Amino acid sequence: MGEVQVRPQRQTLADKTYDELNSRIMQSVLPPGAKLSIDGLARQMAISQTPLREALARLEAEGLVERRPLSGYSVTPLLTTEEFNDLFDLRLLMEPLAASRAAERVANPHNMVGDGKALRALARTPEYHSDAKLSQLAFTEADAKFHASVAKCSGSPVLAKAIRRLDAHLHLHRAYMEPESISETEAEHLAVAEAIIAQQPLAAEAAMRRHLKRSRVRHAAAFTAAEADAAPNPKRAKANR
Amino acid sequence: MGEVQVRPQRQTLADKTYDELNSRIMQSVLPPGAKLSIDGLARQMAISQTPLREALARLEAEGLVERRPLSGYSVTPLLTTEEFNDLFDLRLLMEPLAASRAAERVANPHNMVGDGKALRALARTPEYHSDAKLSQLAFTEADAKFHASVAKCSGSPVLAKAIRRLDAHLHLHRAYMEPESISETEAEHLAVAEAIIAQQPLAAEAAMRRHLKRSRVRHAAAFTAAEADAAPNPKRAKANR
DNA sequence: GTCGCCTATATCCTATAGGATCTACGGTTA
DNA sequence: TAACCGTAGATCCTATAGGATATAGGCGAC
Repeated sequence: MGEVQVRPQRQTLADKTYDELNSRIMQSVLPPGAKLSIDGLARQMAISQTPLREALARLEAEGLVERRPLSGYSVTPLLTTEEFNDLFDLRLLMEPLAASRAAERVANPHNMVGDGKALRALARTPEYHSDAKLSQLAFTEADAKFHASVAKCSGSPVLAKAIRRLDAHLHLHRAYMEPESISETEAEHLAVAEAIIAQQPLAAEAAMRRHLKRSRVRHAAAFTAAEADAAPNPKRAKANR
Repeated sequence: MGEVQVRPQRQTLADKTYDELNSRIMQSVLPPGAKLSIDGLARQMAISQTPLREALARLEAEGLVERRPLSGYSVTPLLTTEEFNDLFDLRLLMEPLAASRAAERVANPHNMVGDGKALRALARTPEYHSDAKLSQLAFTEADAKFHASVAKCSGSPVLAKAIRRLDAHLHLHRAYMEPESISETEAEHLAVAEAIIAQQPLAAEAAMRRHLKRSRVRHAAAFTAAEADAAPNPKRAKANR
């Protein structure tokens, strides 16, 4: 029984394509607004159009790309200030609840306690790279992973899924955050993790709420700056031929 | 300028297929758990597999169908008791907020006030049919439309989208509700609508919360009954060859 | 009688080709 | 000079065919 059912899950080409595109978007290799040529992408990735279309359809349903019926796909542009605030309102509603539930659940032994302790490790960025750009990527990924893990630890698949959706949208903005805020974020993450591990729902909820509020402020600064940049000088949307 | 940009939006075949499948699932023509044969559906609908795949990929991302990589698609089964409760917890978090915001917004004239008043009409089922089955369908559709409208009136696209996702899942369960609860539901809907039109955020929030709590009880009754039915005698999952 | 293996069929996944549509560019006219 | 229109190119959308895989049923062994 040591062999847990690790069915390789036989990733199909459409799945791999989905992951690849998702990754490229998250890393801003495909920046917001970029045009996605089906024909071009298929050639570039050396696959046919059918699995590519499937991947794009999924990405569209998740809101990461947009589609104009007979005109083509493009990466979803950055959020407006309003949408951004609404998004954080929702996070403030859902994620503290998730943290609270996670803290309740770790008490129960048969809820895979390992997850709870793993949070502590996920709270901080694995390591810094010399290259600032790479370090940035590692941070954004660790950030997303931490929030996703907390959501998963809540024990509610539907809650976890809803949170995951929100965070996917947000991820595009993480790339525009300032590097010095990394350590702050890590400290806040750690506070959340410790509260969960200590089985203190109220503390976990409060810690998460505080983290989100401060995160919102941090994002807002970089956000308005990026918006000011973007308006007069829109990032050239490179087509992928 | 009277001509608002009413671009016919040139529905593609994949779009039409998506709508058709969505409709069939909602009306339980394709019951929960039913196997969806790509090959069979394509023949039945007289289309090719490519647009069908695209539609299925979107439905999967929205959670209405499931996919096992090299085995095929199937309609998402009914929620377990736990998932059901979690879902309502989320609704109780989000929908009262939406109602509150809608009530705030109708005050502002350039927010398309028409929507606010339209809520009153949407609060009740358009009409009863002699056929109980048809009446049931009309009700579930009206119910979903009402909640979606409130969400849209909140003015927050991201909030509306999140609510829409939750309700899509729930819709499968609406079909199993008892007919006599229709009038109760309508009365509660009306209370919400009136509070919003009266521009009373707190009242709207409370009305929505009460509605959801009672709705949860109503669903729970039909739900456990259906679950008991389903367990020993699973609805035959008809393949569409 | 039950379990395990093997073959056959149905289905999924991928690739490619052709018809239909949108976008962009250049020429013409007011 | 600016606006309009027609053509050319690229791109999207759909259909069909072939290779690869999972599932079901039958046979044999224990």
